[in-house]
Amino acid sequence: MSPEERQAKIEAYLQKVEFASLEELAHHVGASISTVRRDVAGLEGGKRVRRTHGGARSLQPAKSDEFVFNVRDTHQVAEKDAIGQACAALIEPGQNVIIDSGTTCFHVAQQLGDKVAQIITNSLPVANHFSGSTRHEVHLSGGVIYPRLGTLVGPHAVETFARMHADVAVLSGSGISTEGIYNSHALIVEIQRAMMRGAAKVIFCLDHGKFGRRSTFFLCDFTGVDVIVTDAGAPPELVAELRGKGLEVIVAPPAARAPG
Amino acid sequence: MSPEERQAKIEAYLQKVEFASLEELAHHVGASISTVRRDVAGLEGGKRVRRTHGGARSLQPAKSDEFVFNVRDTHQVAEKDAIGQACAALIEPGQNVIIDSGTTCFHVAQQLGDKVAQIITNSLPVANHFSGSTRHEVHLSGGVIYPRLGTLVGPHAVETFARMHADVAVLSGSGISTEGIYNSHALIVEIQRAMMRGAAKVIFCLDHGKFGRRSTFFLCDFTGVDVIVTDAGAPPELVAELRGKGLEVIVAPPAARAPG
DNA sequence: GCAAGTTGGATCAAAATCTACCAAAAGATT
DNA sequence: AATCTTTTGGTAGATTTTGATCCAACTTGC
Repeated sequence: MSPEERQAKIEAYLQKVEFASLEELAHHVGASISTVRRDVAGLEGGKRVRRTHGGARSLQPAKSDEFVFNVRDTHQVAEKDAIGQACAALIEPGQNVIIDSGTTCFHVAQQLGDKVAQIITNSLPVANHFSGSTRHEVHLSGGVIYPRLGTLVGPHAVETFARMHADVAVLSGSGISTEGIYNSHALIVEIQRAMMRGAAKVIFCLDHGKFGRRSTFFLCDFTGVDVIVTDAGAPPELVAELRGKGLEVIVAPPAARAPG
Repeated sequence: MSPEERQAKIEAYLQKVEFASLEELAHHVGASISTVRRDVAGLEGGKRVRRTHGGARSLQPAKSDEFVFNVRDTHQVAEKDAIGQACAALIEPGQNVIIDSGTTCFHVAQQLGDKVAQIITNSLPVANHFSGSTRHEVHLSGGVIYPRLGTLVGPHAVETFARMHADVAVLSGSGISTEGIYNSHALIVEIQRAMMRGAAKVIFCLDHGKFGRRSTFFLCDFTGVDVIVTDAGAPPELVAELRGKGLEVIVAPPAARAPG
């Protein structure tokens, strides 16, 4: 095995396990402690491996149990938190709530606190968020995990929502125009329609970036939609037009601190 | 274990339990009180851990998306990993697998790697473990989250397994005697029975601590059980007796290193 | 306020690890 | 084929880390 190959192997191994002793690494690559020590010393020049006493650690360990959207969901946190607060304010204590998957709805879930006791969702991140709490009853739909998004999809998921009812459904989408609301995943569209049918009140949370955009799949017109929550960046013309259609449109004020 | 690794472990542990005594930490990382004291003193320089009389506490409260069993699942890791490996070895590549909830089954899931492509489970931790992978199709049962365990229970969960079939089911329990296998949660028993009915081959993973113990609820006799996997600490008499009943009992050898 | 028990800090010997060096082995070059 | 360079595995001394112990400070119960 060439030194380069060995070092690559060490680096890959470290990414998996985060920490490893020199002995462990030596055994793993089939070389002596001395050689591995030298390798690790060389690897330390880069920014991915650091030496420690007795071994080495990876500086960028593979987080397998975090969802992608939690990672990339960083640039519009303020807007989404504002939407989350505004939407949570619409929900009466004690109601049971259907929560859609997607980043915006996750922010709503974070703002709900102990207000609601019963939550129905197909979002793994939402489920995880409440899973430690004994004060919430979380009903997770069945289904197949949509890779790297943590959304449950498929016939089981649709069926779950077809059979359950809630006071409120909080949904999101990837686009909204004067004609209706759009989403980019066919599988999710079907689930969302079931969610809407199963809820007495339907709230859509859409940040301003979604306004005026049409995405691949048409989800619904505004017949079954009660409220739309967005942030202050939404284009006023479109907001006005939606209100003209009889919709309640709530524009969340920016930059309010999260409650304690 | 390197100092850095140990400190990382302490910090992670503190984040989960919020507060821990030095003795508890020492036991957790397998070091002496003195060493842990030094570690905590060093960690205090950062902004995430503060020392207290007799222990330390985390300044960053627990992220609720970690499950309790990941916390207390630390003292028998070697045995459970051994069981996990031995059990994973029983599964043919390409089979679809039902995986039960519980710590032992979670270890099996960790050892499966890319061997299986289709996984059916009612365990949120297992689902999370595979959720980032595009090489696995994970079917999560519906149901209500059992607080702080991350297990989906209730009629929806039972129904899911009643309607699905798999080549192998990997289950666990909280006790095993010559009469059969026991579990401590009535709701889970029902789901496990559905799992067993839906699988061509049934494997039970039970660490040695479960042997000779009877728990609250009787799950099943050995009629529908094909294999039992345990670790080297299991009492030989009981193992022999089970084998006498025609069961395949696999005793996982201790202390095998994690595969590459 | 006092005694008993616990905890924190400092110190020290033992163990483990690191650095530096050296000789052997492997590969490249002439 | 012979020689040179590079890499490898091992060894000795220096350094770091560890676990135990002692004593002061603190908490607790009376």
